[in-house]
Amino acid sequence: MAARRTTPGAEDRPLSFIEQTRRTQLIEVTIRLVAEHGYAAASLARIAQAAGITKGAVLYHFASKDAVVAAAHARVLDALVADVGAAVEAAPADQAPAAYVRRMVGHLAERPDHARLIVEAMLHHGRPAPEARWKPLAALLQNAREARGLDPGPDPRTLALITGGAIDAIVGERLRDAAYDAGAAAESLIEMLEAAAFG
Amino acid sequence: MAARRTTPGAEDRPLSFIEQTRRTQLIEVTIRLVAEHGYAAASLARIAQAAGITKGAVLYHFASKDAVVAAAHARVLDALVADVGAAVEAAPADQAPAAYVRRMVGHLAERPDHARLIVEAMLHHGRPAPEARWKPLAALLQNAREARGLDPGPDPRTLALITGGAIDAIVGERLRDAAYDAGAAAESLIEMLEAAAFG
DNA sequence: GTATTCTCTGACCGTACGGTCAAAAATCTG
DNA sequence: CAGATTTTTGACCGTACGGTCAGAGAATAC
Repeated sequence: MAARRTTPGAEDRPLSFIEQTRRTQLIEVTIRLVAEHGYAAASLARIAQAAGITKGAVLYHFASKDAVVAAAHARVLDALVADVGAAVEAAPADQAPAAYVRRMVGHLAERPDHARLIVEAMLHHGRPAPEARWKPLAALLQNAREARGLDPGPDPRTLALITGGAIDAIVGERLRDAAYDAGAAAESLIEMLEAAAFG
Repeated sequence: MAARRTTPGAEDRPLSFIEQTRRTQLIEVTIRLVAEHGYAAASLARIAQAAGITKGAVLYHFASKDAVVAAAHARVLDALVADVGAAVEAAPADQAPAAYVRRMVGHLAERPDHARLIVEAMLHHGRPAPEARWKPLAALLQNAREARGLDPGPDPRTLALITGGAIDAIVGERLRDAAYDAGAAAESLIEMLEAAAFG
């Protein structure tokens, strides 16, 4: 009977080797498609073709086309938070915001495909819940301020928001001009941020 | 014979009253549709339905569906550059960057529909040529620096880029939380920018 | 070697899309 | 009023989409 896996994590049985392989392949192919030709190019037929199989086979491994792109999205996001999270935790509290900005820009500049997919996903999946993306950084700023024993200062939400947008812009520019020095830009941003936060 | 107008500006004859009216209506309807339900909702059928006419009628006034959304896009952009442009020209050179940021945020915060359409358009039309959006602001920063008689300082491109991204983020937040004080955020951003530029 | 389970194909379905066109309706002109 | 012109309809075309399904082929178990 065998059950196209409706939910990937819901262990009835561990996934077979082939299943693992196909899933990974389809996710990678989808990331590439979205990165190179935009979200609209991630159609069932194109994903299948790019993977060298038929639509039916894709839907055998994933419950729907949306599930495929959701999986791709998840993989990219997981990599981001893992990388940035590690960098932040490795830094002393008063350096955490700087570490956050640095790694965020670094991670995305090193992975153009991921960056493009995230940008694409923002608006499409992002419609209902664009999420409070500023919250983690705002918390880091709060902590850093306390670690330095400073007065409240300007609204952390606004500071985090501004910084987040600036990161996007830097990464975006790097995407369309590979010669742009995103690292240097990140350092400029960090300077501005620290001046404003711990001025 | 009468000629569905392929190009709007190419005067063979000035547009009739009805033509004017319909064009305006279709553009407004399209802005609303994109703003409320995303770029994908701006299909020929939906635009026609929202305007109370048929697809054929829409294509009588515009050469294609893309022409309709392009026109909507153009209208929104024109309003933006006119408004911001006026504000910038009214300001002394050393205040121009601040005026730019202030009016940009103000304009978009006052027109959520326009803001949403611009955001949507960024990625879809934006695919081939996302344009050097930072250039105007970078020029203003250069001028302001000269007006104050200062040393070169940090890269204007990066400064403008960062500021542009920050503006997007502020406007975006305002979009999803109408209670967010975008004006105050703009002032914070201006402070940061001026500190970095004329430190 | 047979039976069972997993993987995949290819034909098919319904829907929505952008766009075309002849002819009807509305409007303008004399 | 009639005649020409502008505007609109509604049927239609081809394409691509996401998704379903019976059954063919492979792999695995016994």
